[in-house]
Amino acid sequence: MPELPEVETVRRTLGPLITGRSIAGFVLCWDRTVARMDGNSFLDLIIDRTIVDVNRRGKLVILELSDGARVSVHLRMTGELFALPADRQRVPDRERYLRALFSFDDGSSLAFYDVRKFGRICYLTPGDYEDVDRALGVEPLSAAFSVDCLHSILSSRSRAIKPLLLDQIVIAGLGNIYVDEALFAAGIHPLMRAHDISVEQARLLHRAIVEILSASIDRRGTTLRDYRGGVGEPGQNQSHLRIYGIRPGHPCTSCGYPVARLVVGQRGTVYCPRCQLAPEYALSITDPINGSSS
DNA sequence: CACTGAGCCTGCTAGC
DNA sequence: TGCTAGCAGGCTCAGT
Repeated sequence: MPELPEVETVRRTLGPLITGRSIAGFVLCWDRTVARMDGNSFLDLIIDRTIVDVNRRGKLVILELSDGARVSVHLRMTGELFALPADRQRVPDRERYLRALFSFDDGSSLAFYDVRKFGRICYLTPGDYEDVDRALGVEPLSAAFSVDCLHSILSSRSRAIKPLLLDQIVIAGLGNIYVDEALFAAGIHPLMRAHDISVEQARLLHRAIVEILSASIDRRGTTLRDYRGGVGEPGQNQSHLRIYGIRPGHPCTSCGYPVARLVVGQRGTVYCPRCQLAPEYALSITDPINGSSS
């Protein structure tokens, strides 16, 4: 499922391919894919506008239009955005999942595929975008996301750490995979109360979040099943996951102890009962990139 | 504020 | 081998 590194990879891939293109057409294949309006109304608002930039906010891909409006695309679980050159108008094995298609003045196009139809495309006026931006928390790869910032977020809340990290209004862009990975790397139990996390643990967690997200972006994201990065190629981070995807009872990649599974905030959660115990028993952080202890 | 559960969806898979 | 029920999950909304 696309989280921050996957969406960032899509952004980086699409940017050079669609920036400067003028929108000449739009076809909506599944009505609910465009939020709040029908396909024709959406087309009227975007036709003849030029895409002047491709940005990201949390898990949203943001297409910046020449008139100051924006189009946001949320991939949710299975959404994919493919930039298609003029001579290649379809992705054959995905055609049945085509939900929307932007076509450009030079004959190229941008296809939105989505198996489960959870993904949403949204037209945003500048005022709408302010609302969207306000509903999203700090960007974890921005300068604003410091150890102090994270610690102050944690110290003021009593919720369990995992649902807190998944809450987009608190930190934008983390999803189930990277939260499990970051908590594992920091040696923090997913049910630990946020305000019980020490400054030192916050430091470990901060480092884990930043390094794990950055390393995954370097590998063009994690492809478990559906995700593809903007022109159809899979990511490479999946072989570097250290806890997510391990079956309960199978050995922890760090200590060999059988990993456990919980449901936290309605999401499957894998953790190591030995590495992610109470603070005084937690192992030191293992470097998520090099695998060496620090 | 925190939490729980339903609903949105379809492909995959475990179990029969 | 073939069928089916249940699972997977990001996000929103309603209710406690």
